[in-house]
Amino acid sequence: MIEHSFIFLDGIGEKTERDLWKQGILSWNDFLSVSTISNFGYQRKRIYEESLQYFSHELQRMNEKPFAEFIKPKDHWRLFKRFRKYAICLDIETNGLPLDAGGETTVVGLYDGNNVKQFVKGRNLSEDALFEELSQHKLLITFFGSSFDIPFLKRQFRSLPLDLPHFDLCFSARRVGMTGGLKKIETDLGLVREKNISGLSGYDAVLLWKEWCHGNQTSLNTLLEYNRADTVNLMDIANIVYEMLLENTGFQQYRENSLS
DNA sequence: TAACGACTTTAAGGCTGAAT
DNA sequence: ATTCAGCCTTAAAGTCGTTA
Repeated sequence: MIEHSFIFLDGIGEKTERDLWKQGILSWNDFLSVSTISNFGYQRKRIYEESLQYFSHELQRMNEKPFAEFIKPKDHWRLFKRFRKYAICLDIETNGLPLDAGGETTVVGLYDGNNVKQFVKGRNLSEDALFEELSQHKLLITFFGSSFDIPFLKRQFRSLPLDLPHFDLCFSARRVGMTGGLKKIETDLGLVREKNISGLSGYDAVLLWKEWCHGNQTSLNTLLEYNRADTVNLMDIANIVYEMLLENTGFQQYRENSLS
């Protein structure tokens, strides 16, 4: 979808983008190959052309940085399809305390669409290990991560490359009419959890960690299973929410018109 | 070049979910 | 029940292009 988007250009909002599609200008290439566009002056079109050439070049290189910098967070979902190969679902568990009161990350779960990797405090969780994993990816997928997971990790591990484009499913889902927390949305979408972890919440994750610290071996296993389910389900939800957001733009109906 | 209309941008306030 | 950050909504202000 990103190469069909104009909404990140200064002075172009939802209406104007839709208007471009309506005129048959469905992609950056279309924009660059016509000489004039109604309602756009010469100067204005030239400025946009320069911008689109730049983004087009960076997209070919799969450089995610300019997109993270110049596209508003609420539009980052448009990068999902192009960057899916490099996407990483992330979910953390903590000991429940605020950072400045001794709060710490206990588990970090990462899922790239094929494999889950989990990092556990006191075992394999370290800034270096996270850095190594994150630096291989170009799009973050979280649920409410922009308010919780990402700021938390950033403050605890200063060097992590977390300034990636970020598809936050909490706000995206809300925009397509799905409200509530992750567990509620999973249920609404018919995604089912294993019996032993169904009904667990983020607070339970805190308690499980405490139990493990006091010597209960199975608590850690349960916590890891819980974290795994949270992390993996993000990808399913991302796929569904992406399609719904795409539908909402109206883009597809203009594409169909131009084909027929 | 002044006024108008359509749209975008900005700023403030409200809302939500995740955490204790 | 309370706290927090960030997104969304709303309304006001600003911009661009058109028209006379």
